[in-house]
Amino acid sequence: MADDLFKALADPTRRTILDELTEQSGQTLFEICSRLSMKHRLGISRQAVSQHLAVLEAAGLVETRREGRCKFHDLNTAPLRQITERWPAPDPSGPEESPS
Amino acid sequence: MADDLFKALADPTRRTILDELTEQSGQTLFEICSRLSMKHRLGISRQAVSQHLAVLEAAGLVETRREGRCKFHDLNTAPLRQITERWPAPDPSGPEESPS
DNA sequence: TTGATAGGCAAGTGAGCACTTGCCTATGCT
DNA sequence: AGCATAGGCAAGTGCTCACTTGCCTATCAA
Repeated sequence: MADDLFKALADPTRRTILDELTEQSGQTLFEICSRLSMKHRLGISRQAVSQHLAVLEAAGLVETRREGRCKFHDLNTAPLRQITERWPAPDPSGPEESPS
Repeated sequence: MADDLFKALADPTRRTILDELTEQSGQTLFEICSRLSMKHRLGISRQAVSQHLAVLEAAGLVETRREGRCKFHDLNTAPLRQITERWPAPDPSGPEESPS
């Protein structure tokens, strides 16, 4: 469960894919492929990107919807909440900061 | 830089170490070792834990201070902020939800 | 000084993972 | 029907990484 999330984030290519989906959600596999090679100069095969997307989907970071022969990929940042919830920021009740 | 952070979080043992330091910060290597084996039933060597702590320190998630022959490990959750900042939650201005 | 405690360094091993290659299915156009 | 587009499945390969083993350094107590 949480394991899938952190394993998904562990790969730099997958993080770049998340960046691309942040910039524009709802892209197809081929759109993501061409963006990775054009913008990021990543020489990577279609299968590799497809496998990366599967990992991201297993982690819940990417959701997909099919329309005809196209499959659109949408970003879902909700699972990232677990991280800051699991290791919260320290309680700032000691050194008093003005809450502005 | 960010690579170190995500690689550090990728391992379940390291995440358990962060859990332990969340519960009680400032533990020594041997304290963490015994906690991992007692509470979490992890049969793991001292060296392994030491290497994990080095990875966590490289990621900035753990900070250390020496006193005599003891080395205390403190948790620092600040680097985790990068994650939710890099992929922020979607702007909820589109589908109007009643803010209750 | 001797011994015990707390930790570090370095080489070796095994498993997991990213990536490729090759082939297959399904949808849409003409 | 025939072809092109969009994507999936599966086996193989090479590299990274977690872990172990063995030995070494530094601090503290007797």
